[in-house]
Amino acid sequence: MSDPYHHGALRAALLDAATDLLTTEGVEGVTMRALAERTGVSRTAPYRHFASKDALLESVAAEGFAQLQSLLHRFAEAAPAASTRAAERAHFADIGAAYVRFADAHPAHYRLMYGHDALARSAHPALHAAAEAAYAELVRLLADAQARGTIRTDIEPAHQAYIAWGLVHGLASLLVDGQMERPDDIEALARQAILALLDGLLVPDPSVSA
Amino acid sequence: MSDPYHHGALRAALLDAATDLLTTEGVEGVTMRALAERTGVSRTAPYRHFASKDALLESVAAEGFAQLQSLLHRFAEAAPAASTRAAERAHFADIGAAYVRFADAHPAHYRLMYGHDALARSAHPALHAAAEAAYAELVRLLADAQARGTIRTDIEPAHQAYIAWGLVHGLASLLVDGQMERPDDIEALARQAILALLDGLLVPDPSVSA
DNA sequence: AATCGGTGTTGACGCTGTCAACTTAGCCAA
DNA sequence: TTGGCTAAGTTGACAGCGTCAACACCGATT
Repeated sequence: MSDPYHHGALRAALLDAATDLLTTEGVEGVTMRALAERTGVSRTAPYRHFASKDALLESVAAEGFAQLQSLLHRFAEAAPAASTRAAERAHFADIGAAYVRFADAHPAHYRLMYGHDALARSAHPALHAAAEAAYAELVRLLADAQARGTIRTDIEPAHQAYIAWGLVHGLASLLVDGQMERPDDIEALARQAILALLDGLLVPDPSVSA
Repeated sequence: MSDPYHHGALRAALLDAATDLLTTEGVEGVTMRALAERTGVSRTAPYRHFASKDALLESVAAEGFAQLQSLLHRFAEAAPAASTRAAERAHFADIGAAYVRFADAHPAHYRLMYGHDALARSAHPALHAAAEAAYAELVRLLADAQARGTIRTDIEPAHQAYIAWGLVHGLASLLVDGQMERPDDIEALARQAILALLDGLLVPDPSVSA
C-alpha cells in the first residue's frame, strides 16, 4: 500500500522528472535533490542508475536527438515520388519548419542537447551516437534528393547535410538562446531560409558584373 | 612596494582573468573564488564591481560580441567597389570563414556568448545590445550588397541577415559544441556553405520536373 | 583635521554534487 | 525452508560554490 522500499522503475521516472523540470524550471532547476524528491526517493538513490548528474543529463539529451531523428525519418518516408521543383521546395521547407518548431516547442531541452557546458567538455559517446544517427537521417534525405536529380551533385550529401543542418540549427539556436529579437513568425522565417538556401541569394542573372 | 590595499583596476583585471580562465579551463572553471585569487583579492571583492557572477559573465560575453562586430565592420569597409559576381562571392565567403574562424579560435567564449544557461533565462540588456549591434553590422553589409545590385531584393536585408547569421552561427555552433564530427577543414566548409547559400542548392535548370 | 564613501576583508549560510557505510528486500541455490 | 548474495535505497558527511552582513581601510573633499 504505502511506498515500497524499491521504486521499481526509478530510472525511467528520473528521466521523466528531469524532462519535466527542464521544461518548467530550465536546466538550472534540474538538481539531483529535486529529482529525488519528485520521484519519492532519497538524494543519492539516482546514483544507482546514473553514474553522475552529467550522465543523467546526457541520457535526457540523447532522448531529444532520438525524437529529432524520428521526426526526420517520417519526412524521409514522405518524400515526393514525382519530383517537381515546386514539390521539392515545399518538402524541404516543411522539414526546416518542423525542425525549428521542435526547438521552439522544447527550448530548454534543445539547449541541453547542444549547448550544455558540462556535456560539451568531455566525450559523451551515447549522446554523440544519438546526434550522429539524426544527422545520418538527414544525409540520407539529401542523398535521395540527389538520386531524384533535384539537388546539385557537385557537393556530396554529407556536406550538404552539414550546411542544411547548420542553417536550421543556427536559426533554432538564435531563437532558443534569445539573443536576437524574436521574429514574428518563426516558422515562416524558417521556410524562407530553406528556400533561400535552395534557390540562392544572388540575383539569378549572372550579367551583373560592372 | 607590497600589494596596496586598493587594487586600482580590479574591474578590468577581473574581466581579463575571466577571459583567461574561460579559454584555459572552460566556463566551469570560471568561479568567483578563482577570479579573486587570480587578481590577488579576497572572495567577495569582485562584488564591488559586478552585482553577481552572471553580471560579470554578461560583460565578458558582451566583449565577445563587440569583437565580432568590429570584425564585421572591417569587412564592411573592405566591400568590393566594382561588384563582379566573382568578387561578391569571394567577399561573402571571406566573411563567413572569418566568422567561423573566430568561433573556432575562442570556443568557450563563443559558447558563453550564445549558449550559457544562466544568461539565457532572464533579460540581459547589455548583452542583448551588443548582439544587436553586431547583427546591425551584418544587415548593413547586406543592404549595401543589395544597393550594389548583386543580391536579391525580394527578401529584405534584415531577413537575409537573419538567414546568413543563422547559417554561420549554426556551423560555428556545431563546431564548438562538438556534437558533430569535426570536419577536416572547417574554413573550407564555411566557404562552401556560404557559396551554397549564394548560389542555391537546387539544380540550376528548372526543367527537372518528372 | 574630520569625515565620507568607494573599495577590500572576514565570517557565515544555504545549496549543490557526491562519497562511504549501512539497510532493505527480492531471488536463487542448497 | 533457509541461507546468503546482490541490486536498490538510505543516512551522514564533506568540500566547493555564490553571496549576504558586518567590519576595516584609505584617498579625496570639505
